[in-house]
Amino acid sequence: MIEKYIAEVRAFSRFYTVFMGVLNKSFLNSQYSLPETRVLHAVYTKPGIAPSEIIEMLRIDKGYLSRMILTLEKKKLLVKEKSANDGRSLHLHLTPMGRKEYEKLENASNREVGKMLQHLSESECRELTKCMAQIKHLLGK
Amino acid sequence: MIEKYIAEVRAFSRFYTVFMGVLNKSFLNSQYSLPETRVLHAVYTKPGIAPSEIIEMLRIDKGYLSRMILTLEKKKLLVKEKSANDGRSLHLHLTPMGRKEYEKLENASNREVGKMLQHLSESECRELTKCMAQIKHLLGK
DNA sequence: AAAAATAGTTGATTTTGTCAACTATTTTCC
DNA sequence: GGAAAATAGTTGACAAAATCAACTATTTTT
Repeated sequence: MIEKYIAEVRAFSRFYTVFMGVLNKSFLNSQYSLPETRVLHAVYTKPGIAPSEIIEMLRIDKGYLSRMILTLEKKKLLVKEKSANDGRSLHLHLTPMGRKEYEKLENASNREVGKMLQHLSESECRELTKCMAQIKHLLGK
Repeated sequence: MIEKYIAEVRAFSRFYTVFMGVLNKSFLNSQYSLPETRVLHAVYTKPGIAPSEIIEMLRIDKGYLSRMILTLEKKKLLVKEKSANDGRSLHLHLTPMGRKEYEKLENASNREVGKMLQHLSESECRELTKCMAQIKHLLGK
């Protein structure tokens, strides 16, 4: 009876695709692309991260990432630093301005999510996030 | 304390973005684009659907959709039919071939999801899909 | 020390998506 | 009934996003 579960997972994925499309509007209003904000998030939460790690985390093409890093660099949001132990690899850091910009994006996105949660009671919010944590846990295996 | 919930929703969205990226690889191996398959799904599940409904459901640009419909038509997967009650509007239908093609895509995607569920026990699957249904219910308001 | 693997860059190209102007209907409302 | 506004879909021009393969520079393997 695994078919039933599969169908439900796929239905959920379709649903959440639309939901995220709505959420991401706030990012789209900004001057950064969605993938760029994902990169910013990665570097923000893990300063010194290497492009190769981001590739694996976000499952994006390395050439594509390389160019995104370049544009973020040009915008003075991040800096590259050559790794001491491995000359092939880089360490990425946000500049103070980069951190500030990322935090602005975060705030916009938080407000957007907040709007959607407004329709829910406190206990519904708790229920919602409990489900999300559970899904992450189960699928993260 | 709504901040905590917001943060969790956003973390989940990031997580699920990656998860779907992986899932969607199976679609990408096909000769159809992701948005095209979403359109196919819409017409498959609701024969006679109007483009305007799809626009609302999937939140995509109408010009973009118009062109996708055109390419799907050229591929003999769907047909347009002028609405009898409203001359501005169309009814979309999959051709027999379109249905067959969509089912092939579905099968591929089902297998992909099935692979991910293999790591889970029956009761974990039940738990997972219960959470998904709950999220859909809560966010669908 | 040669061969294979890994990290990142670059050029060429395709795919995807957006925007605004347009035609053809239908609805609104005086 | 008829002008004005709204809605459905199309089209052209364009911009952004993503892919692919070839390439350089290191590091690891054997």
